[in-house]
Amino acid sequence: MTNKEISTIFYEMADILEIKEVKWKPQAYRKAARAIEVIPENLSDIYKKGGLKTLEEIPGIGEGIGKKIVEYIETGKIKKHQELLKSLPKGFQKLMEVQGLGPKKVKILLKKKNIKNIGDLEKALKQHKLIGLKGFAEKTEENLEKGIQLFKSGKKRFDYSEVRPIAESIAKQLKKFKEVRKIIVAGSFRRKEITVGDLDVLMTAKNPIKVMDYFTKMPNVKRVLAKGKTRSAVILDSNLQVDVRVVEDKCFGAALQYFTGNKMHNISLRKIAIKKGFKLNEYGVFDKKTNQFLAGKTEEDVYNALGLKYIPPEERTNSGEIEKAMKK
DNA sequence: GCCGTTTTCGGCCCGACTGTTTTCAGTCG
Repeated sequence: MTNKEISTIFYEMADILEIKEVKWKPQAYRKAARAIEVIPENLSDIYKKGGLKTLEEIPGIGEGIGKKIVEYIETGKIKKHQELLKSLPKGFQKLMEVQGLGPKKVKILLKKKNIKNIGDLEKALKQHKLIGLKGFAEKTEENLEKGIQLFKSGKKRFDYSEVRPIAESIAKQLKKFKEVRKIIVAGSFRRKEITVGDLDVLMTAKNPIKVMDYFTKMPNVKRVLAKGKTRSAVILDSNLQVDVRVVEDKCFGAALQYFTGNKMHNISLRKIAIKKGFKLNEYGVFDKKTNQFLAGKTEEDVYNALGLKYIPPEERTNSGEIEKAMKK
């Protein structure tokens, strides 16, 4: 029994619940799944040592999910999970993994066109059967076709050692462009995770629009997913996704903090900010009432404004580092 | 379903981009 098995089940349950438009539970299951993923200890060992109560000490795991973990440890399955799986056609929630499809669109596909899996979707796309559905037009068709291709080529995570040369080469290419001032690759790469899902590149630049033009036209770009004034995303020939953001100098620290994550770490920080009467986003720490800018130029500024010591990127996983950084 | 140094009820992070629509819902990170 591995933690990975259980987190996969909870992710799956979250997807199905989302399609069923159940409120809040999807977030809860996802939060639990993410928490389980980053725990180094095996859940069944934790359970054997301390029982259900110890499982419930893990942030994001309460009575309901705790009991389901116990059920899996003892029986090898979770009844609620199997019920949810049965309530939808087999392979249906896989559709959510196609880029551009979320719970709403996937539901429309099933209801209006009886599309139950990726194969059905491919067929319908070839025959242009989706045009006319609410939210589906020509461009959507095009994007879904690309999304399926991408899905088939396998959206795997890359080993850190594998992406490192790619990340360095991208940073080098962008640095050569004179508009770019500061550049750093954030995300799971900066946290030096064992595997990296995509690259988050953060920059400050004189003319963001020009930088976006330059970035989306780099020679190893296979596909442009999005291109805006401050954010863009592409897929490289290697199938690695790269997101870039351009921010102002005074926000660089806040943005760097925000895009270095991880997600749970950031949510915890934002909650601390709220408690102090602040608001934290990628642009800085602000006074909630007056909206006055309080910090954001450097990461140290951001952590200090929240009453925390600086936390190195590798430790930002929401596994006790925040408590440790709280100043007495 | 989880959680609490204002809460055991009633909130639940937040902003950018796209495509479709005629002002916004859905998706993503």
